[in-house]
Amino acid sequence: MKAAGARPARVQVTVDVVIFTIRDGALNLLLVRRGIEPFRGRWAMPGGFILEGESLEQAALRELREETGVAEVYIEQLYTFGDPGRDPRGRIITVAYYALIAMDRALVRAGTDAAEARWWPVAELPKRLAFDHARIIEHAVERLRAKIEYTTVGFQLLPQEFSLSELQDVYEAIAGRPLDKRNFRRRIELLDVLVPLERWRRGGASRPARLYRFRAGSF
Amino acid sequence: MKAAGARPARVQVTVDVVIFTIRDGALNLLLVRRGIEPFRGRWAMPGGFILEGESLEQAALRELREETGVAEVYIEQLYTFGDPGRDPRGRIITVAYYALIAMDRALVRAGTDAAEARWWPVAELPKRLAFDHARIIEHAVERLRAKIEYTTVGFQLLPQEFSLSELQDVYEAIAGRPLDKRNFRRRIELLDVLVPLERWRRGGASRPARLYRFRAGSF
DNA sequence: TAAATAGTGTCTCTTAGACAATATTAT
DNA sequence: ATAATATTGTCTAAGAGACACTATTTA
Repeated sequence: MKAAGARPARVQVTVDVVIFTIRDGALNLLLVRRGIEPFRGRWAMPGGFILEGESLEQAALRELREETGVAEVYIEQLYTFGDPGRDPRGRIITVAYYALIAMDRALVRAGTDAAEARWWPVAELPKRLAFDHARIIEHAVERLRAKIEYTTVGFQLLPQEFSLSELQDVYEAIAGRPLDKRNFRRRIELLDVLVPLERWRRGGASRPARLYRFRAGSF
Repeated sequence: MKAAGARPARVQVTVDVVIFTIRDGALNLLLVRRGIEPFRGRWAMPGGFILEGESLEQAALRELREETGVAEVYIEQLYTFGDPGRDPRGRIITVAYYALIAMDRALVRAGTDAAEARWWPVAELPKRLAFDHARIIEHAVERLRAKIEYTTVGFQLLPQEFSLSELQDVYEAIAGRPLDKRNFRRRIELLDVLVPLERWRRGGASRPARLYRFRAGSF
């Protein structure tokens, strides 16, 4: 490792985005396979250099849009990683964001550079990710688990209309454990953010579930 | 404002540190008066460019040490501010940290460049700070207020030995409201992090207070 | 003994967890 | 009628706020 010098470091800044969704009842995130060095062939989070005149969040939203086609999403700055040596190309600092999208809104497209892009259940991520992305993802999952307990971010993972059972599935996927149905419904009730609809989800041979929508400031 | 270009932005990265302490029963933070442009004469948080081979946290610790002479402190990354236009010198992104130190450990020295440095009660900050530092400080105070509720960060603002009344003073200074003495002591008791000492604080003409020290992982 | 601060316990309300039976639909 | 999922309430334990008196020291 290089010793600390007395001159300002010449740095570049990227943003990387942990894009979460719920798929098949499990928490998933989007990774792209790198088509170029370094870490060619490894899976990495969507991200890239910030452009002229672009705010950090705008850059994160741009990366997210390029990979999923989704524009209006919940996004939040996570942490900034800047250890020397985290990127073999030089001193590159990355501002990490995480975003939550409903599966039905995400149109994942094979990324630019003919690189693959796919969803991965967080419990089954590839062994070796590019850069320090494994650590960043750990932070993101931890943060999401913490925030779902005392905020309403969880609702961002659902389509506009959803049943209470679907909502519970999301919470269970993130908590990683089953929740008691009656306690869960009481808790949601107390949040006072659901609007009952005169619509029902009718699936197999069972009682249909009432649908709700999320009511909040603007989103 | 400049339109977003298609090329990576040429950026520089600084760290800025909100250094908190308790002085005269009030939450204070350290500001330095800028000796050079831009914002010459305005008050600003200690900070500066990161150096070669230095991690972000190392840079923050260095700035803190340069301003207060304190080395071992509680420090935590706060948020990264990178809007274009936040610094008139160009595209400068700052990674903000906040630190907590006990007043008895801080030896604030007149900063380099013959610039002034002094503590300010957060309720009486100068009207116009340099850059977007007012906003950064708002974030820091908010974060500290939130974290003191569910962590033990508050203990970092006290000397090694302290009485329960002194501890309560710290909590009240941060919460900004008086706390019930019995409820407060029960709450601290439940944390199970205080070691009672066979020493007493004897002040004026009143009953001496038992001293305690903070017991935790390493610090 | 007066002034000043330290130290201490109970009641109540709210919150969160554990826990099971009935309701409604399609087949 | 059966299978499948939705919907609903109570008891209990723990945590948090409101609240007032006694103890110990110095001047």
